[in-house]
Amino acid sequence: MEVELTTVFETYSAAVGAALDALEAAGTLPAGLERRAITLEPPRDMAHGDLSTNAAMVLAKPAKMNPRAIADSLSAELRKAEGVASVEVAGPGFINIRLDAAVWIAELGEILKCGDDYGRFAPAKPAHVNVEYVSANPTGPMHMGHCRGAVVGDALAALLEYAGNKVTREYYVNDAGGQVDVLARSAHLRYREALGQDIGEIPEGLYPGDYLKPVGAALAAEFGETYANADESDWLPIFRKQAVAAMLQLIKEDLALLGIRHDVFASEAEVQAAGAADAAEADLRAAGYIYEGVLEPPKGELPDDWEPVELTLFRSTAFGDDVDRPIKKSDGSWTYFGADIAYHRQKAASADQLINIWGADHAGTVKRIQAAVAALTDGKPFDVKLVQMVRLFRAGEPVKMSKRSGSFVTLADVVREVGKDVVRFMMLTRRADAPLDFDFAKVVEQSKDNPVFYVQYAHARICSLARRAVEAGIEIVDPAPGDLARLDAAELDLVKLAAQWPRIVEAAAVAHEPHRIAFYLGDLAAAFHANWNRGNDDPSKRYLLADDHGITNARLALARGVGQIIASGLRVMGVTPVEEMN
RNA sequence: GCACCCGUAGCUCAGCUGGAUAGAGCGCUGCCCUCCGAAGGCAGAGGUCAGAGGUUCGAAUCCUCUCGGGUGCGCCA
Repeated sequence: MEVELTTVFETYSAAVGAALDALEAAGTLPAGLERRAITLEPPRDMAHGDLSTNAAMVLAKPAKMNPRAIADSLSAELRKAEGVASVEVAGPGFINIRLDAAVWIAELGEILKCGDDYGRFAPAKPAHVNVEYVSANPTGPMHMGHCRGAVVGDALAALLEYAGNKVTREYYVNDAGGQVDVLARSAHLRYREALGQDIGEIPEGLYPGDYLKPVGAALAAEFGETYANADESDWLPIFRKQAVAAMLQLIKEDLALLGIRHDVFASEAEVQAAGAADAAEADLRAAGYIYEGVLEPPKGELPDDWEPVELTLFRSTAFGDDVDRPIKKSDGSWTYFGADIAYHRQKAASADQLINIWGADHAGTVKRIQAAVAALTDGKPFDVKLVQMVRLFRAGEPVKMSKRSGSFVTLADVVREVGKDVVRFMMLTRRADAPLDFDFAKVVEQSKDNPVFYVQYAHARICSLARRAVEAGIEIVDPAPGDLARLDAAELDLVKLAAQWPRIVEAAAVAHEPHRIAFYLGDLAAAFHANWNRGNDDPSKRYLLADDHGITNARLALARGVGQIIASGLRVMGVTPVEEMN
């Protein structure tokens, strides 16, 4: 795991292990018991103590012993460990450990010493994770439908990096299908318009948006009248390429507004041109997963143009899919799925782990791609995270959107209105697979029920402490040990919560759930605010005490520790920690 | 018809991959404050974790079924 940092949790996990070793050596416990299920966690209820282990209950059955008996001998052993203040057995066999205040004070020192690295994992051999996200079709600017996946993917990438992985941020450009031909035709129309032709209404089925006008103008400037009345086959490939490039540029600019930059833009067309799909098919065929066959008609509403045809099929049912899926169309060209298999095969070749962030509307295709990756990579870790819709509101009223008229809410509009940080934070305030409401009025509200504000405010408040200490003539220095020892129980509770940061990072990274960072920061901010508010009723609890520089510096150190972790968390989320509110 | 996601307080949602008496915000009730340490504070009420079985020391969490809501289904992308 980490190279240098050892957290309280790791120290005492090791202590539990050592205690078990001692019991084994003494013959109290049978040797060689499976210990993997043993955990050491902060109990949900802090009143139970600082740490809690389930070891006695987990070991009771294999050891054929009463859990209370194991707990009693184990707690006797644990009492000997350094820094342990008390050990109690509770409930069915929980062992609750309370640590000396000195342990938590030392942990605060560790937090401050490590800075932004407190919580960062730096394994000797990082795993290489490829995160593919956004991958919006290059046919127009980004709208709010793309926003959440973009933020979740980007935050997950940052989280995985922070958790000690090497991450590639990848965007799959769907530049090979029919929709980019539509784009090319739409661009051709704008091209004729730019040449002065009357194009009238944009026909049904073409992209109506104004964003194609500059593309048309650029094409007109480059090619003049050359393709004005030419056959489509003459200009389509050229216009497609140029229009896609222009749209990708638009998308990159939109992503930049959110602070997102991908490492790799993988082109579907290039993947196909390189013969990757043939190679993937050959692999699958060799493994016996490809056959020629006729599919059953689709269930539910039958398309009127449906007819049975023999196709090249992938046996995804061997991996739990409902039906086998075609990888080639009847004209011999690749289906989207066929091309996607090749793309995933390519990604898998250079990464230890694949993660895709997809819109929930693609849920139906998850099984087949997982089947294909399983067949091609022999079970390489591959997670598809589905991201649910964002519903837009303005002061409680739903924002209406019409795709047909092209009047969808663009990402750029939203970022311009409320700012990058608010958008990013809000997108992470729900689990990805739960729908999310985004209210333009509420997200900029300065109140406790706005999580963005609440967390930023905590950070700003902490930053302002340093400024105001100077104004008050207090010299900020590293607190003396004797002053740190004066921190009271409530203040140490804050240290305990802050000390959970590395655990939160690890759990969120393993689960691929960046929203956990947002919730943790909300908790930490709330705890800090509550601590701060004690100063209202009891001035001696205030952080800045002009007549007691000793405790002031101890409390400032505590505040710095909390502020630093909030800042680390916000940075993982891609949100800039603010130093003052305005 | 089938698949996937979801169902937790009046509302919106967390719940640390199986732990103890299930949490937060809003709303509600009651006190406190009107202090730039501002953009409120404290406390309280409020739950059959949709339902029924199963797995085990232990289930909101895992498995099965039922009910309810959402999304999707193609040689499209």
